[in-house]
Amino acid sequence: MLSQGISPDCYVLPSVVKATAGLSSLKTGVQVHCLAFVNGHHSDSLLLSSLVHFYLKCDRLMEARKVFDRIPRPNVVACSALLSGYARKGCVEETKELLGEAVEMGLELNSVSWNGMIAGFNHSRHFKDSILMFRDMHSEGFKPDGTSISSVLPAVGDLEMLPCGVQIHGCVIKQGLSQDNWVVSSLVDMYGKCARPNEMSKVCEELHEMDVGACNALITGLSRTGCVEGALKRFKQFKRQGLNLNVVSWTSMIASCSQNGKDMEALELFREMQMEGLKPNSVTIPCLLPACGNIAALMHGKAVHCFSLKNWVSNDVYVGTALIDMYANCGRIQLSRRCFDSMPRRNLVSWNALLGGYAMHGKTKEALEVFNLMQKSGQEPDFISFTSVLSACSQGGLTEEGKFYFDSMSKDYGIEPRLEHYSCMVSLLGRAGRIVEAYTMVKQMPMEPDGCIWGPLLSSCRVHHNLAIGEIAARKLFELEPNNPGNYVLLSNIYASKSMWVEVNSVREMMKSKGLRKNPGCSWIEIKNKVHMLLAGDNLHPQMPEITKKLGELRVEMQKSGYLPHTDFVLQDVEEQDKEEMLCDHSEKLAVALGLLNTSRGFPLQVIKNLRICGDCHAVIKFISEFEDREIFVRDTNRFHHFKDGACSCGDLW
DNA sequence: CTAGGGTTAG
Repeated sequence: MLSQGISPDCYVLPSVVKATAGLSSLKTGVQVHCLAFVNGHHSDSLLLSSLVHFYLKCDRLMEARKVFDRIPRPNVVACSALLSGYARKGCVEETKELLGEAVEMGLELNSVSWNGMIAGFNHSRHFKDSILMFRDMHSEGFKPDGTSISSVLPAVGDLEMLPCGVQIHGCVIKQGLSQDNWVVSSLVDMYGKCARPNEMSKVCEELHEMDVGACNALITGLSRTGCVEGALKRFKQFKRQGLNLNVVSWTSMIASCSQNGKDMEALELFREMQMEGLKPNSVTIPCLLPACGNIAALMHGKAVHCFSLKNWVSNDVYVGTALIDMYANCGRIQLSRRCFDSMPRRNLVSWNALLGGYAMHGKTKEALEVFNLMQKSGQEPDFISFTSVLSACSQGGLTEEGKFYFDSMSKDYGIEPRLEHYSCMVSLLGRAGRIVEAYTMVKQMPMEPDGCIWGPLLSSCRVHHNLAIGEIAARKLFELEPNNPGNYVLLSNIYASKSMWVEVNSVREMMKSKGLRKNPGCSWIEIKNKVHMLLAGDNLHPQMPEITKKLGELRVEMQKSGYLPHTDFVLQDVEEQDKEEMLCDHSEKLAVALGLLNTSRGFPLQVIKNLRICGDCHAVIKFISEFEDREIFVRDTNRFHHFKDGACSCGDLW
């Protein structure tokens, strides 16, 4: 149009401005603004109105206001846009002032104006103001419509606000909006956040025809209240009934599974959704990837990575971050790094994912390098970054450096230490054998220590055979988490290592009287795209005879080279010979043996375990890594062990 | 011929 020599008038310009707002391109919009100005359109209301909207879209509140003030006779539309803009930014005072000015100018506000402010305040997390606006709207004589309801409901996010939510539900019924799908979705979401599963179902049942949005909110709500089984049941039921489930439905269900320990189900759902002809998007991928990481399903994870490359979502910052996390959890920290380096954009979470990965792998030097690098790149660390830094120092035995970072955190960064930071410090001091110092720190903490403090203290007492402090820590843990069998096992391990069998027995009696049993050890290993689960003392796996035979052969080889079993990891007071046999059926050994049997020499294995790896298994796997020429990754609840050529990356300290 | 508001997945 311009190259034809036609100068744009005040009719076409608002459309052009709208297009630039859609692009969120500040530069282009400003050019159009200039163009309008030189063409003499200084004071056209509609044009200036569209510019107000444009500047708001680009997050330029001041400019938007300046343009608004040049409108000769501002109308409701422009004013409403500015009002919602102020609310979106959380400018409560400005919103109220402008509201006053609007009345002075004689502007008649309408529902759209109110709804914009209500939604805006929720956007800026000013939930109370959102609800106040909803009330004001009502007292100004406006009846809430469907938009008002779904705009205000996100303000009700917890039990404290539930009474407000119930009142709003009352409005819904009174205004006859019970069949409005958007309203119902928001209501279900609200009851889900307030942990009211019965109310969720009730609202859905009252719908004449179930809506996919309400279904999605229901699935998320059920999983949020810890009921994945229920969510899966409803999901299958809706699918059977022929409800048109969309990407959001499938993604919600996948997220719900991967967040609640149903990792295999999440992978299966991903496959199914594609068979149903639905295309996973850039949200589906980061919902699914944690499932791969949780069970160290590296092949599945790589397949998902390929999928994201093929479908052009791999540049998404959430996808990239989830990939970093997945590879780290699958034992491939170098691949995490490669993903990180190839990301076009990163945020705090991406940096923390890499930092946490290095910490979990005990790569202290790399973790500290990344910590420096992130700051050089202008990314401020947060409390999570410090948790990883301290944990890395603890894993690497950098006691003094750890103390330095701990002090620096509050002094130089203004981040007050939380429980998890103290927890790292207890591990840090404890592993250095400075048990008394660790205990002193616990006693001086400004907050009440919980299980994440006493637990590591007890563990280090177990490693360093400190009976006195171990007993104190154990007593606290028995109060705080009476049903956690691990604590009883640790204390009895300390007694057992000192041959105090009477005490060992009394701890075992305590466990028995509470009906507690030692948590069954459980390991997973992925072989040729199939994930195998092995339990301690497993008899179910079809290859069990071969596994036992393999382990027997290995034991003979080990004894030839002077290996002695670490029998103090066996709880029971039994004969030495039996103890050795008990060590032999630990699940991590079974998983490694299964891997050896089913893959060719030189192929790396990765195993994950639901408890901490035991000292004997650690020694055995070190031997295997050399004897069988295998790299073996074992992830336990605490960290990664990378076995290679007879040594472990943890340096035998964990 | 032109300008304004909402829910459900990370």
